[in-house]
Amino acid sequence: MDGPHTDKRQAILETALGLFCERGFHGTPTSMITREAEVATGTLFHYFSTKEALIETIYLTIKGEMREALCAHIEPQDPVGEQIRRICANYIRWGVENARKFQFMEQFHNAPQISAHAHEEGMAQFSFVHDIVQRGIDEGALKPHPTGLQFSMFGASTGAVVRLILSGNGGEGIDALIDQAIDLIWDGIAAPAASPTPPR
Amino acid sequence: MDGPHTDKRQAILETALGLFCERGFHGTPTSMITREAEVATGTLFHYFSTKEALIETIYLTIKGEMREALCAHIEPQDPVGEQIRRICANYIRWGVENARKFQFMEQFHNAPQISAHAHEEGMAQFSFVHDIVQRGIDEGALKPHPTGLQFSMFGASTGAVVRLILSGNGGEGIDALIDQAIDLIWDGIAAPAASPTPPR
DNA sequence: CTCATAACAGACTGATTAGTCAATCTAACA
DNA sequence: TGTTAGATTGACTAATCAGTCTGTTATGAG
Repeated sequence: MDGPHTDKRQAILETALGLFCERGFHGTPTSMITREAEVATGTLFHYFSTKEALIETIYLTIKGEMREALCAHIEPQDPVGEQIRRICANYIRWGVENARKFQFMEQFHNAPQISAHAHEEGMAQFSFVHDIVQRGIDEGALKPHPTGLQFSMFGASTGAVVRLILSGNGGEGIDALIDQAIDLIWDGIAAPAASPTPPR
Repeated sequence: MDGPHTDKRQAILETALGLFCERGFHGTPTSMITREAEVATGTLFHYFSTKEALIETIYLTIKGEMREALCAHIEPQDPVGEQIRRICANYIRWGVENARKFQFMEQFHNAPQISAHAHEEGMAQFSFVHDIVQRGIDEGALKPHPTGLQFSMFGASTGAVVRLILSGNGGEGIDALIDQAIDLIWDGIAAPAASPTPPR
């Protein structure tokens, strides 16, 4: 899989990711990417037909990695509550440990031109979370509010925690903060009957 | 307050807001703004020294309007829970009724170049919400988690609801959805002792 | 070694950009 | 009426951009 060329291609991808995060898509000319990656202009366009194709490649790669990270230690037979709490923790940890990639995704989501087709696709990728939330509602573990609402708030809250930690305003204990955040999110969506903070 | 020139200036501001939402900051050349607003190139730069100054003006204006909307019907002597629930409702309604302005703000937040100084300033503007949350924690109405965490999640969840409604995936009853969303948010941050959904 | 194919280079181009500037218009006031 | 200050104009510019083109090097098969 590692062809002889891969290092230049990889250098472009990684340099671009960094610059996009620092300066935004449009604030980063291709010339800047090639200069920093120490490759020629032509090399970039040899691997990626357009600048947009480069952005999309980065997006798809990260999306895959993210999905992978989210699924870690999730067993279908586990109770819904545990699965959701684990997905939540996985996402926060991934975001904190992959700050640049997290920021790239945030930027991508809010880019008006791009988001149209990609937003749909991105949502579809994470439909398994949607399904788990749905199951939680069916089983009575979650409040009987619309799935879409719960899913949205779950995602937004989790992202907010990552941003808080990355901005450095989260105090010292990151692990403790993550636990507290999961409790807040869980108490919001969990059915009152269920224990507010079930045993881990 | 309405000088003789105000209409051209206003036309630029409004046209720019629309285009920025549809196409992004960098996807919108100043030439496009002036063409659509039916003013000359020079006129734009007569009122706004740079494109960035134009963006910043729009940002500051919207931020003020938003703050105004958030404060509606808030009385300092009301219990914290009611204040928070009301701010929440105010924000969601403002976002839904001012979709373009809401989208502009979202875009602004995620723009790497700009956000640096403005993000700080924006946060400071909404410190009164921060204070209410702090008071809620002190009075025992909210969970004793860090103020920053609760504030962040409060804001993120609220934004998520607006996005959900604007995307049209929220089902039919917007008012019902808002009420449900407020319950979810409140149950997340409220202290378990307090009634999960206090009387309105 | 020969040849083909893909990797790589970087000067170059046409289009586009933010921003300038000298000229003209408008309105208020003396 | 003449003067002045601000509003308005749009052709213009210098810089910059994504992407091209022509050529050179590396690799690997026969």
